[in-house]
Amino acid sequence: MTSRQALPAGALTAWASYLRGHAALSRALNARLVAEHGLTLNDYEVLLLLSRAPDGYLKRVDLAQRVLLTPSGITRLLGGLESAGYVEKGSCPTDARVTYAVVTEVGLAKLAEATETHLADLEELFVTRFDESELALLAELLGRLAGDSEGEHCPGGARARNT
Amino acid sequence: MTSRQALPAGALTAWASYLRGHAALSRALNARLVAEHGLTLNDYEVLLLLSRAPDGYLKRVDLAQRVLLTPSGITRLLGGLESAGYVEKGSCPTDARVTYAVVTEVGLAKLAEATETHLADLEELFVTRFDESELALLAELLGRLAGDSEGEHCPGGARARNT
DNA sequence: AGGATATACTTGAGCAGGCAAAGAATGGTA
DNA sequence: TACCATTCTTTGCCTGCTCAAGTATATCCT
Repeated sequence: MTSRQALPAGALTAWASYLRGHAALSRALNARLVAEHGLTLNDYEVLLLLSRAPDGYLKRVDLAQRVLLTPSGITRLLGGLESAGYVEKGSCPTDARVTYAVVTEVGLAKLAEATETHLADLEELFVTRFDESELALLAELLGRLAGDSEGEHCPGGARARNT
Repeated sequence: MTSRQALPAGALTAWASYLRGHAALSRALNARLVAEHGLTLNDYEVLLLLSRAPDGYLKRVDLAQRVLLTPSGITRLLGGLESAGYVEKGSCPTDARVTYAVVTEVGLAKLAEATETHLADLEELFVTRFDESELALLAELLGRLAGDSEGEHCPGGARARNT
């Protein structure tokens, strides 16, 4: 790191307008997602994460870390997804403390359905302002602010708990 | 569900990490601001905006637009700042519908106090993670998300309403 | 073994902010 | 002048989340 200098002069202002821009963007995206599919941006994000996880399950703690919610936040969010039938609870045979979140078929279908319009929204609202390389760059830089972590997998697999 | 069209393959992921990055960043900043000064990031933003406005007052509507809150959001936010003594209501002699938000001396002092640590936080969070060129890049890209709007000023000035 | 400590998750209370509807003032327009 | 549409703001109700506690389970240390 070169000169241990203060932030550039307009930093406060730049940050402020960034904040505004972001608020507008994510609010719009969220609103559309809710209106068209009844999913929150975070709901969507969680579904996406689960769909990509091996075997479609993730520890609730890890999930929380990945979407940057507190444990209680995840509990409530998953509560919603569960009662909608998009995810189920799974238990780990080797550690009774952990509860997994497992995507259901219905959940995957919902995700696919939502993805279609969400990608379009994303393109319209966000991507029009940046080209591909800028987008990648932005993602990389901002991604650096949120530490990435791997989720551990349960040796015995997650067993869906049939209520 | 991969290739729909247009959007680059990793766009969804990129957007996701952008989201996370932003969440991490603003959450951290907000937490510090609250812990050290009892101000929300939005509180701070509003105070900053007011401090920069000519004569330190702004229509509530304009304020809402600038920080991207809904009118009701602004009402409640200002409610908090008012009861803390940082802003006052002002009425416009030519239009009885509008209420201005006016920073008080106390509010300005508070802003100055908060700015000190806020800038430091901003610096710490950015500078420790990015080198100078990345920082410049980031500022440029983020700045592009902004849309600026002007606020109108009251011809007669804002009269503070003394309760 | 048996307690201390740590980890995984849930629950209750509370807060910020959104949406929709209501209240209050203004500016046409006839 | 009376009326209607618009604009500015507030209020009620609701959601999404956080924080602080509380409950299990697991692990470590003597």
